[in-house]
Amino acid sequence: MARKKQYNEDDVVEKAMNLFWKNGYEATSMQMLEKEMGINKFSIYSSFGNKHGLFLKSLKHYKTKVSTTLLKFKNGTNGVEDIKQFFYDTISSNFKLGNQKGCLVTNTYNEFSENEDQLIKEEMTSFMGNLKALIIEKLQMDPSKDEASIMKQANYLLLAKHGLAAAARVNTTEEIEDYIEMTFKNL
Amino acid sequence: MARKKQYNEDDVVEKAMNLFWKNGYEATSMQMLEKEMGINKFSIYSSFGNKHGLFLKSLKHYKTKVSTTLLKFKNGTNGVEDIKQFFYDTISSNFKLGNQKGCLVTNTYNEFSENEDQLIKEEMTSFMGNLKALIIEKLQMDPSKDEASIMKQANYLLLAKHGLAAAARVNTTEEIEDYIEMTFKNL
DNA sequence: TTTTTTTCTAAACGTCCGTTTAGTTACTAG
DNA sequence: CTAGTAACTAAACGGACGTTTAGAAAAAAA
Repeated sequence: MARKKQYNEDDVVEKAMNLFWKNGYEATSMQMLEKEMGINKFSIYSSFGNKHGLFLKSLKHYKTKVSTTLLKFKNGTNGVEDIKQFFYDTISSNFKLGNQKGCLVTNTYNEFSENEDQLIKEEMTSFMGNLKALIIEKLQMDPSKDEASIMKQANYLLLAKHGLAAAARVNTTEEIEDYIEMTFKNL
Repeated sequence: MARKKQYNEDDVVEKAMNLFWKNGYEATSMQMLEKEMGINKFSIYSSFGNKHGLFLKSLKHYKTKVSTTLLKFKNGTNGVEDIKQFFYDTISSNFKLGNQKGCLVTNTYNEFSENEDQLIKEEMTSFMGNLKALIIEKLQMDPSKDEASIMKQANYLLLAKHGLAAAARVNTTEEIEDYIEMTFKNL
């Protein structure tokens, strides 16, 4: 054997994720990543292959990062109330990190929706799909809702996440709360 | 005098706008613009200064492009119903052009929200500001609404436009209609 | 201590970006 | 018809991008 790595891969992915999260994929350069991650380009390439691979890892890391919030959501038994709480939790975890930057997956979705990158799209689509499934599950807890209106409401809530991501980037906490309350008023 | 321009500036701005609209600012290169606009780089630079200037012109051109829809909205006398109709009109004008790409200003807003470009931000902010003013005006037509709830609803609707822009990019016409109906269900 | 193996540093790679420039073409005015 | 001027073409610019490579440093095994 020989020399050991002087960095932990999870640690540097976390830092890369934060940079991607703040600036998006294209606007984040290898030079910026080098500085933020505290390691050399060579190390980045030997660990993650290329910039694309690093971004994919960052997206996956984001998923584990929000898995706590997602698990709490999944285990909820209060139907619509759980979805609303999930919206609040999403925002609060955003703000805890000190930066206003919305949901990384939603942001990525916006940046890559006209792009043809299949790996990234799969990653986003699966995330959004899981979220939609959970939302539907919670909506179904209300026996007064029929299947057709559940689908409409799930679609509505999934798109409402885009408004939430935009709000997280520029609006005040109070405005964001108002937005969430308004969104769930109709359900 | 000497040779005349072989192109009309408004015509080529229209083409540039469509490309920016489809791909966003950064993902649209001068090479792509050259091809799409059908004129040489030199001509682009002599007419618009630089890429940034061309984008600014494209944004302004977009405003005049949607001015008909905006004027109809402005002249409406049916309150909330006018706002809803404006959402429908926005979508239908998007689809008329054959491409699903949402609202250019909203897309630009997403792309530049972490950016520090003042000219672009002014252009977007004024557009959004005008829109918010119009929304408030329509909401105030309903005498049963108090000022506090009007502000909340205006905020909600402005953010709902982000969901609409996202929907326009990937959802079906039916899903978009469902989203609009859900959004206006209790206003 | 010496050898081996891997990580690290730093410089260079080719490519594409937005932008500029030199030289040609074509139209207008006299 | 000619001279002058503006619009055109195409090639090149410097710089930044993502990526690769050659060589130095360092840690484990002998």
